[in-house]
Order: sequence, then C-alpha cells, then structure tokens
Amino acid sequence: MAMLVSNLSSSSFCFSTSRRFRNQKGTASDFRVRRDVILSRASLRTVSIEDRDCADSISSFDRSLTDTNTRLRRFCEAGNLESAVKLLRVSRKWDIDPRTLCSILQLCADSRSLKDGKEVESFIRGNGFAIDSNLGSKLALMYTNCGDLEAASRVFDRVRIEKALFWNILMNELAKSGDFSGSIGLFKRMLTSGVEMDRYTFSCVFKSFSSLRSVHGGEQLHGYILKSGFGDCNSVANSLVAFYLKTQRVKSARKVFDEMTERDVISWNSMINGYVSNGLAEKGLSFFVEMLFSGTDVDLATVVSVFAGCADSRLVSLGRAVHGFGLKTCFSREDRFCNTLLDMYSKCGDLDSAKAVFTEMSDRSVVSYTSMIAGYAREGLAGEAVKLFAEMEEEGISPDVYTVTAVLNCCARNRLLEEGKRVHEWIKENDLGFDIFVSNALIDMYAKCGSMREAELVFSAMPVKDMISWNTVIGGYSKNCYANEALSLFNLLLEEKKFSPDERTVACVLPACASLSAFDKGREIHGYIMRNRYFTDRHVANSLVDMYAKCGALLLARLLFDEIASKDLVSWTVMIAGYGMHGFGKEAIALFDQSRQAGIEPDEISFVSLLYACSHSGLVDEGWRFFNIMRHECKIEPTVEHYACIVDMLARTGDLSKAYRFIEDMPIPADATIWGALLCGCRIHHDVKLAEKVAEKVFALEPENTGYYVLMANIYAEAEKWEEVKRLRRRIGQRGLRKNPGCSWIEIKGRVNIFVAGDSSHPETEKIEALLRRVRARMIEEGYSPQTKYALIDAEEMEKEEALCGHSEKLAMALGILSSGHGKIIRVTKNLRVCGDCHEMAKFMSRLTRSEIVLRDSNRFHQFKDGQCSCRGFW
DNA sequence: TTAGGGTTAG
Repeated sequence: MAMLVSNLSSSSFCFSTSRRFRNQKGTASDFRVRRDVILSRASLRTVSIEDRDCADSISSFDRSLTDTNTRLRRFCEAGNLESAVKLLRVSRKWDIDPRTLCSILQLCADSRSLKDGKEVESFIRGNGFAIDSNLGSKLALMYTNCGDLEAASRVFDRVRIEKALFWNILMNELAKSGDFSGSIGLFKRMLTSGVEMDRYTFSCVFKSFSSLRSVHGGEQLHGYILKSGFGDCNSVANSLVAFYLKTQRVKSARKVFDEMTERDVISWNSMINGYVSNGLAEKGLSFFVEMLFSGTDVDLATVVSVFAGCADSRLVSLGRAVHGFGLKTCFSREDRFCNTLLDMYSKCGDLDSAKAVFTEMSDRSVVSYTSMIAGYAREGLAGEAVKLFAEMEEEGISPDVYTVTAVLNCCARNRLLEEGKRVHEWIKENDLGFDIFVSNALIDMYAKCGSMREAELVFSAMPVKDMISWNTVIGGYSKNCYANEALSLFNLLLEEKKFSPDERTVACVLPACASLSAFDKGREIHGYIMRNRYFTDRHVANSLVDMYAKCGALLLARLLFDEIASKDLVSWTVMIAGYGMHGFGKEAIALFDQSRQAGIEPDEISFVSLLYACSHSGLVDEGWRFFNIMRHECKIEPTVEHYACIVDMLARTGDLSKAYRFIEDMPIPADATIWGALLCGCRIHHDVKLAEKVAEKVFALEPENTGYYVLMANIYAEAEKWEEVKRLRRRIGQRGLRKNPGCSWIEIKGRVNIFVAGDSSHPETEKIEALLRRVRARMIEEGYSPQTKYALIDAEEMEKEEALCGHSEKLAMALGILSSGHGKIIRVTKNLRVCGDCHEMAKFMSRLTRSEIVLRDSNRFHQFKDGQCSCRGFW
C-alpha cells in the first residue's frame, strides 16, 4: 500500500506522460483521457507490483511510454542502483522522464555512489535534458552526499536551486569538511540568488561564522533574524546563543538567552557549557542551579557540562552531588557520563574517586584511560601514569593522540627523558607523528628534559607547524640557555611571515634578550608589543620589565613596571630583583614593603631576590630581618639559594668566620654555590688560609667547574703566591679542564660584537688599542698604578699590563666609546665577573669621556658615571 | 547543547 501511495503521489509519472503525448502531437483532450487511463493502470500495476509480466497487458505503444520509466523507478524503489544504471545506459532520451532521473540521482546520493551519479549526469548532458531546479537539486545532492563538494558547488553556479534544503545540505557538508569559508561563500550566493532561508539555514551558517571567528558576519545575520521574525523560532535562537558563546561574546549570548520567549533544555545546556568553555565555570554552575529552579528537565548533556565546570573550578563537592543525582537516572550508565565524571575527579585531585569510577566502568575506553593517566600526571605520579599507558595496550585499547600527549606531558613535567623517548618510539611505530598536537608535545617534552637537539629534530621534521610549535622551541632554547638560538629562530619566524608572533612568543623570546643583554633587540620587540597591544598580557609585561632590568635600563624597567595595571607576585619580584642586581638594596626593600601593603604574599623566589638585594648592597641587618620574616612570619623553609644569599652577605662584609659557622649549622647540606659564595668573600678580604680550606670543599663538590679553580688562582695571584698559581693551573690541566674563556660583548646598531681576551680580530682593533693606550697613559699621569695582580700571569710587569689591557671588557667598552654618539649609554656584558683593573679603568673612562657605562657581569650590574660605580665596592 | 591533549614570565 505504501508503494501505491508513493506512486500516485509522484507527479513525475503524469508529467512524463504529458510530454510523451505532446511529442506524439496528441490533443489536450487526448492527454486528459490518457492520463486517466495511465493513472488507473498505474494503480493496478502497483497493486500487483510483484507481477513482472503485467507490462504485457498494456499495448505496445503504451509500453514504450511507461516501461522504461516504471522499471527504472521500480529499481530505484527496490534500491537496485546497478540495474537502474544498466537500464538507463540502453535507454533512449525520449523514453526517460526527468523525474525518473531525479529518482536515480536520489538513489546514487543515498548509496554514495559517485561513479553511477557521474554516469547519470553524462546521460543527462549527453541527451540534452534541460536541467531545471528539481533535477539540479538532485544532482547537487548526489555530489554533496558522494563527497564531491566542488562538483556540487558547480551545480549551484549553473542551475537556480530554489529550495533552501539543498543549499543547507551542501553548506553543512562544506562546514563538516572544514571549508567554513566555502560554506559562507555558498550562503552569500544563496542570498544573492534570492532564495529564501529557512530555520535550518541559520544553524549551519552560525557554525561556520563561529569557526571562522567572524563575529561581524554573525552579528549581521543576527540583525536579519530580528527583522525577519525568525528570532521567535527556538532553534534559531539556540544557534545564535551557541554562536555568541563560541566567539567568546558571553554577554551577547546572555542577552539573546534572556530575550528568548521559550527556552528548552538545549538553550540552558548551551549557556552552561558556554560559560564553562569560556573560563567562567562558576557562572556556568550557578546557571545550572537556575536551570533546576526553572523546572527544565536535566539531560545527559547538562550533566556532562556541569562535570566539566566542576573540574575547572575544582568544585568537587558539587560534582559529587551531581554524581549522586546521576546514579538515580539512566544516563549514569552512559560512557560520556562516566568519562566526564572520572575526568572531574581526576582534575579535582581526588584520584581515589577517579580510580573508583574507572574500576567500576564496564566499558573503559581510550578516553577513560587518558583521563586517568592525565590525573596521575597532574599529581606527579609519573610511574602510575606510564604504567597505565602500558596496561591499556595490554587490554587491547589503542592509545590515541590524546593519550600520547597526556603521557608526554607527564614525562615533560617530571623530566622523564628516557620514558619520553620510549613514547616517541611508540609514536613512530604507530604512525602518530603526523599529528601537530603530538609533535608539539614531543618538542615540549624534549625541551623540558633539556634535550634541545631532539626537540629541534622533531620541529624540523614537522610538515606543518603552528604558532605553538614555534613558541615551544623558542621557549625551550630560551630556558635551556641557548639564547642565541632562541633569537635566531625568532628572526626566522619574522622572516618567514607565515605567522605573527603572539603574546607567548614574545614572553618566550624576551628572556633570551635578557640573558644576552640584547638591549636593541629587546627594544625592537618592545615596539612590536606596543603595536600589537600585548602589554596588557601580564606575562609579557613582566618579561619586558625583567628584560630591561637585565639589559641595564633600570629606569625604563621601573617606568614600565608602574604601567602594569594589575601587578602580580612575578611583577613585583622582577622589579625587586632588578633593583638588587643594580645595587639598589634600599629601593628593593621599599618595593617589597609596598608589595606586602598591596596584599601580595611573597613566595620563596621573591625572598631570594630580596636577600640577594640586601647582600649586594651590604645591608646585613635588613638581610637577617627578612631571613627571619621569611621563616617565622611567612613559614617558608629556606632553600640553598636563601642560605647562599646569607653566606654571600656575611662574606662580602668580611664576617668570614661567622659565615663559615653559619654554613656548618645549616640544616641542609651546603652545595658548591654556598661554599663558592664564601670563597668569593675570602678573595675580597684576602684570607688565603680560609680560602684554601673552602676551595677544597668546593672542588670536591663540583670538580668540573673551572670557575672555582680560577677564583682560587686569583686569590693566590693577588697574594703573589705564584707557585701556588702554577700548581693550581697544573691541577686544572691534569683534570683535562679548560678555563672558561672570558668574553664580553656589546651591541652596536643591532649587531653584537664579541671579544675574548687579547682579541685582535675586530676590524676596529687598531683604533681600540690606541684608545686604550691613551686612557692608560692618562690614568698613569693622574697617579693610578695598574692592578697587575689581576693579570694571572707571572711575568714582567709590562707584559702583565698588556695582558690587562687586552681584557675583553676593556675592548668592548673601548669600541662602545668609539662608536657611540655623545651622551649615549654604553652597555657591555661579560660572561664572568669583571676584573678589578677593568673596574677601575671603567670608572676612569666614564669620567674622561663623560659617558655612562653599564657593565653587566656574571653577578650583577656596574653603572659607571662621573668616575663612580653604582656597586660601591660590593661585587 | 555533551567527555580526554600541547606552548609563556620572576
């Protein structure tokens, strides 16, 4: 019976008949009669549809008219595409009714058979059928369903398709394939064609607008909706709400929601989920409570979003309550319910509950495993995470890209290089390396484990990189002290012009500028930050302040620090550290007090900065006071770094024996930096005997660190114990160690000029040496005798003086004076501590040339002006 | 309308 109804209601039969009769030059009355006859025959035939010979009962004239179409349609109804196409192949044009072609195309569309669909189109075109809106629609549908979206789109170019349905279907498919612009393009063509939209059109277009982040496009469509009256349609309003939430226009979404005449569970779910995914989890959860009061029934989607909200806001109590509620409903058996629940517990740090859900689940999927692994990783249980990763494979559940990134993240956080490498091997074996997330996670893992070579290999092998790939490698170089590599890669990023550096990029690269004292490059990046309005990002602002402070531009750092609208602990800490390294201890203390008044709770790092500032300014009483505040008021246990500051403070001011006792009384074992701080003190106060005792401890703790041997050699040299110097040098030689060569650099017009001691490779060498000789002569004229004991060479005084003259920082400063315009600050950086003679010469130079010299050595800043240094002897 | 993943500063 269904077949009968479908045949009678199909107008194609009647139309085909009419054309056939017109071709036979039949009259209008003939047509009417014939149509009636045929209709009645059709009914008969349909009733006896199983009777294959029934066609014989009609005349041969009629048979040629009806047979082919009917048989084709029968094939279509029976879903027999193969026979339909075979029959069509041997049919003549006038035997075929366009409506029959529509049926075949529909079947091709339903069977997703592009090959047959194309053959039908060839038949249509080969026989010169006029393609009207109906036939065109079916052609477009066939191509759309068969996945040839370009061919489908071409049909819309050639034929006017009147029904919105077909436009909607193609728009949806284009969007599904990720071609959102194509989808919007089609929508625009739909508008210019004058085709009327229906309510389904909006949901698709809004999805594309939100994926393209085209807020403007969506807003325009919103305007149209208001004018056209579609706004009252619940599904249209829901699409609009979802669009605003996906484009982070939470307020606009809320406004549409508030104005809705009728809200269903989807409207509420959208709002809850929208708040949660826009980082407003708590608001989402209070919305959930409102939903409960409104009497709207909660469904699985609601609960899933609520769990996600609880996870984000760490509201495990509400999550637990909803868990209890869920147990009473049928959706507690759903995978999604269990997985989000498990993830909620895992993110809230309640691993026992997460494990309980995991264990009780009847059907654990890759998602369940991944959430569990990520939970272990977050809690630092790297062993458990890696174990579960192995277990899931044994259970026959294949890890996917999500699992792999969770495990890699775990290896990265816990610096598990070997495990990370094994996961990398697994990735290669299972061909998951193509995924950009996986590659980025691999880079991050290698970078965090300090293996930049491997990180770089993954990065270079990536066929497609995104901004995160670049940021991760640049940040990795920066963090692993490959500042030059970080800057070169940053330059390459700018040259390639594929991506524009974002907030994270600049926050990654600024520490590299800071460590190189690359002032000009840093300033260039500052310009970029201002042009792109990145200064409002606190990470960026903090890095910028830190960069300027470390490049010696303390005043600029302070000006920018004052510009930071909402300062956090890091902002205060970088500024305090900046004052500290420039020897402004009192300013550092004042700032620390201010930060506490502003309600900032200091942490162990801010105390390191503060104590460092005290020690570098000789503020012993204040240093002790803050050390005690840290321990007793702030309940922060001192680490080696804090102890090192105190030792440094005591040692600089000459309290060497007190420092020694302090080290012995420490509750934690002293490391080389602590003994090293005391060794420095021994040098300042010329205590060779204690130095020898301390040096042995340092050498035992860090036998490979040449810096300490050099320090001890300097102590002997200053005491003119040349035999001891030789002995120590032999000791360095025996161990196969090489002294880290002193090196200084200065940036001139964006180019970094690097000097090592005795360097004569610079093109301006002659001028540099002449200048240094002139300065030295003037110094001697004024009664200054060169500090030859810093030369570390046991030779004639003249030779020593020449060696001193060739110290790298002197060469760099001289180039600075020769190249800089009047009044410009000369900024020099040295990898080791500045030598005493160079320090004196810098003071002299600043007076003689009336220029300001900022010298950053491995320990602190020296600001030379009018013959004085800001360090006031504490270095 | 609905689950799990990656990058930043002291």
